[in-house]
Amino acid sequence: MAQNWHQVDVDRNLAALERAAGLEDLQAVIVDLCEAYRINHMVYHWVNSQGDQYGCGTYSPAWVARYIEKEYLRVDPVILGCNQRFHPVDWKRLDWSSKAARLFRSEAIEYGVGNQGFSIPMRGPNGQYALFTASHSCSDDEWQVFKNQHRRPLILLAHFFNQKALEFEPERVPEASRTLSPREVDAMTFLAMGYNRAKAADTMEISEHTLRVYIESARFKLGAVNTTHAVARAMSRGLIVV
Amino acid sequence: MAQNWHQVDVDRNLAALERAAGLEDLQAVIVDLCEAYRINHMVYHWVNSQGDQYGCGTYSPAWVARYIEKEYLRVDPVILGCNQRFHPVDWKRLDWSSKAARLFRSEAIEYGVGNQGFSIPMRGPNGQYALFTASHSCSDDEWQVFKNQHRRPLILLAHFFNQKALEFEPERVPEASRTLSPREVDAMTFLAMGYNRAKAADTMEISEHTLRVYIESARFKLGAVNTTHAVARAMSRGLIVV
DNA sequence: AAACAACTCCCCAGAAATAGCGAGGCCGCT
DNA sequence: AGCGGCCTCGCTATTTCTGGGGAGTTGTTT
Repeated sequence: MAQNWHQVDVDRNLAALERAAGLEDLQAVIVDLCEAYRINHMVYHWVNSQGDQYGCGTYSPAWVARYIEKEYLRVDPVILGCNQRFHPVDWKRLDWSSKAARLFRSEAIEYGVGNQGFSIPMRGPNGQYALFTASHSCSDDEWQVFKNQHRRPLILLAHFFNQKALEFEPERVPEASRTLSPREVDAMTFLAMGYNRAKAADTMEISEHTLRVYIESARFKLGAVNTTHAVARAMSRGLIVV
Repeated sequence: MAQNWHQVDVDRNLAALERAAGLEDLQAVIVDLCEAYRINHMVYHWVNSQGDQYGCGTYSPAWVARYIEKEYLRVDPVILGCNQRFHPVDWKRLDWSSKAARLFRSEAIEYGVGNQGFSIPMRGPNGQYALFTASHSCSDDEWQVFKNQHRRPLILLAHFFNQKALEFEPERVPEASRTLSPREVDAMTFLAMGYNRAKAADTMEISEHTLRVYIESARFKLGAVNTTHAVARAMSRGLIVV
């Protein structure tokens, strides 16, 4: 069977990660981690649905630039595959059947990305989505041993990388808003579920007029200009669970 | 300082968890975990976007029944607080200021829930959301020691519980609606920002008629009955970020 | 006791969203 | 070369929502 991989002091890595105070620190940590784990690449990659992305890692700047320029975000089977999964995934198990995907892969390898890869999706509030990836060039057997040995600490690393990334995001400051009253919460919830006012009022066993008062007052408290806006704000502030 | 908590064989727990083949196994694992960690309660709690919920854990059936019957999902500060967070959270740091929340808390304690708690939010594809919680009755100092000692393995446990739950209940994950097209994402985003159709169309530099087509097609893809519903679903599935 | 927040009900006119029909051009994939 | 997805534009009628008013009860907090 294949080699045994280097033993890694997981606690030390995690402690360094938790001390990090900015993206540069994360970059330093990730370089250290690569050396500690004796693999070619590690990458933390934040993706949002608007197509913005950033992160840190050891891929060559040329590859990163090309990835962004070519909008490989929309092609990369790692991104697309992890989008519908929770569990970490080996690159081999993704769907490489399309022509675009195979082209992407061979190009990635040209730019120094490993032939093996293991990616862990992480998701935060409001649809935040990020990947933590370990990549290396080696045989399938060797890679299998690596995964077995390090899968769990890698999950923890992914978790803490994402935690740090969220901390560093300025716009994620929890904006304090007056809490909604219970009936207002109900009203927002039913509207978010697609009920129209008649049905929501019926469900809440109040008149539609009364319901409107709740919607209006919730809208006012949330600083929203219309019902849809109010529901969106209530959701993104975590005031309702839908 | 407080006692030192029992040493736990993390790898053995995780291995048992990974062998689990059904919800009953998860229940058995969680009972074992409680004993191993010497705490009163552990709970895995899946919260569905429709307000359905299920899970496993050691809370008394009476409390679980009451929780569901009273729809405490919409009151529970743990659920609401974790909704906006990524990192694990101590119950003390949540918002207990509302009257409903304080009532909920005292009732929970009556039903045997611990005065201390530590909850780890987990998120899967399409807005799946679950909590893994450890709860105990003890002093703040003791709980602090427990958290410091076991935080990381608890995160791993949360991860694997959620992984298993997703394996067992694939039909509960909201179906992967075909992803919205870029223009549909734009439309949903502007509506979530409170723009009316005229302003959204203006911002997107298209006619209002065209905008309506996007709204309609997004609504169809999302299985939503109206615009507000569509925006809410797009948000809870992480298709738009506002 | 007074103030305040929450809950309930009511009217009306104008603005906005929805449901139902169209149309054509562009692009990528098979 | 055809299929499907996406982007763009149009019409009409009906339903629903919004933004102004107002008023009374309960309960908690100061």
